[in-house]
Amino acid sequence: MDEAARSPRERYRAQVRDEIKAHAWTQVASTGASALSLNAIARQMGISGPALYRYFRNRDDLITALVLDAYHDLADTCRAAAASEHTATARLTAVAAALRGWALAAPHRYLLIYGTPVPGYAAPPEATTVAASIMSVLLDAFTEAVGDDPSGPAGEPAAALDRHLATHRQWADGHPAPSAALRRALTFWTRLHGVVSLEVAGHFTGMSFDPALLYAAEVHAAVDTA
Amino acid sequence: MDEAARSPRERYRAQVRDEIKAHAWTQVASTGASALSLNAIARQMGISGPALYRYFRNRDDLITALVLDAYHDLADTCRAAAASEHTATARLTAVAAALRGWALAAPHRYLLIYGTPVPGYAAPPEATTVAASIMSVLLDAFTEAVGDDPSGPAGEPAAALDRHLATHRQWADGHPAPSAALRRALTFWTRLHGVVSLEVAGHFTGMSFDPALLYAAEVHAAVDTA
DNA sequence: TGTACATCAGTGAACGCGCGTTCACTGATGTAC
DNA sequence: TGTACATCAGTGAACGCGCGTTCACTGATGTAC
Repeated sequence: MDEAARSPRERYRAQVRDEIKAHAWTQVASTGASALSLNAIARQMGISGPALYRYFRNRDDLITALVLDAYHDLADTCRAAAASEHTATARLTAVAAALRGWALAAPHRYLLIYGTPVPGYAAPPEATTVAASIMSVLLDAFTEAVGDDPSGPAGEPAAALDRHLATHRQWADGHPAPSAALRRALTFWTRLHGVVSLEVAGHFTGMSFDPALLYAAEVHAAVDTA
Repeated sequence: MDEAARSPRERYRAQVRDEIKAHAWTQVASTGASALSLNAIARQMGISGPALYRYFRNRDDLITALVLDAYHDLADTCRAAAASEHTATARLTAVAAALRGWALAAPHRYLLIYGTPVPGYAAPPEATTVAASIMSVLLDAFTEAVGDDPSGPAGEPAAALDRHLATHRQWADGHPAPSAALRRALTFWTRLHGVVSLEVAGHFTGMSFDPALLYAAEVHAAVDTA
């Protein structure tokens, strides 16, 4: 999947690893990550349980692989969406659409990384790194958008947040975004997550309205104003 | 807890039920709702496992009790917050503060009702009813707020959402709110949830900024404008 | 007030089940000369 | 090209564990006369 010339054994290993992960995902989708069972995966694959230990050190290791795959896939998706447009606002709209599409395509995958934490499982540091790289896509776009827009933050609470973020920006990982861009990127993220997470967790079902329209309105509001 | 004159046996039953639920909550907090174990609860209480079946028909029944308690408690909290203020905007700000306080006081409790669904568990219809009653607190306030504010929705996507909600308002359960109020109540909810759910799930930890300031800015923006 | 009876909380044994993980092994695949 | 050896994927038995739920029971608590 990543290296070019590999021995047949290495190829085979990678292939089986992928197959295990694929079965793991369907299990996460149906029973949740906290009930992920190595034995059940082995059964589905027609091999014995202990055989899985050739490919993953233990259960947590497998979950980690799923989490990192999800983060990387989302980061790629967001980067590609941003690269497909040429103005800051168009990029943000594209990223927002890509995020919702990605979440709806595999709700459990979105929830695995942004939902209720899996009890007893701690994500590896690399997850945080990739999450930050997703944020940097938003920071790029908002830095550009804020440059075009000289109007300050709307309201005192927003101004207070700007002042706070000016000195609490470690999470931006050295990105030179002005504080207004930090604020708007954070806000953008939490607003999109607000709609997407409720939709994906099924909390809109039975409410009889179209979440796509709510999402569109939120995206428009967040792209255009503070 | 609810009825006045009760036999000693009824009192005792209610007391033990509450004790079981209390232990269940601490277990939900540490291992997640999907790993809730009746036997573990019994062990903690110093009784045998089968004894619990005198108080709850089965595991799902216990989870249902927790879910309903959470919904009712949140609804009470929101209603009380709204009742404590006399203008629409002050009421909304108070409800927002109450919501975050309630969530932070018991993160797992918030996540049980608004987070990733418990696999294999379906909430009872009553849960939907109570959730709707929480929404009606917001609808009351926004109906009043929108009445004061003749400006229409900002932007075409918001206008489109208004038109859609005018004919898709079953979830408002007969509330006479104008569509702009429906839209703003929905938006209010998703924005608060966006910040609160990420905070409560721990996705801000390590990001080194104060979620309270982000929340305050979002609440202010959502109370003041569309 | 005292006795006979009904109610019901809680027990311990048992059911069948699945889990993660280890271990010593077999047999096929790849490597070196 | 053929043989000897090393690697390593996968097996089956075993470990100790915990789960939800049922069942027939005992013994205490409450009720009716």
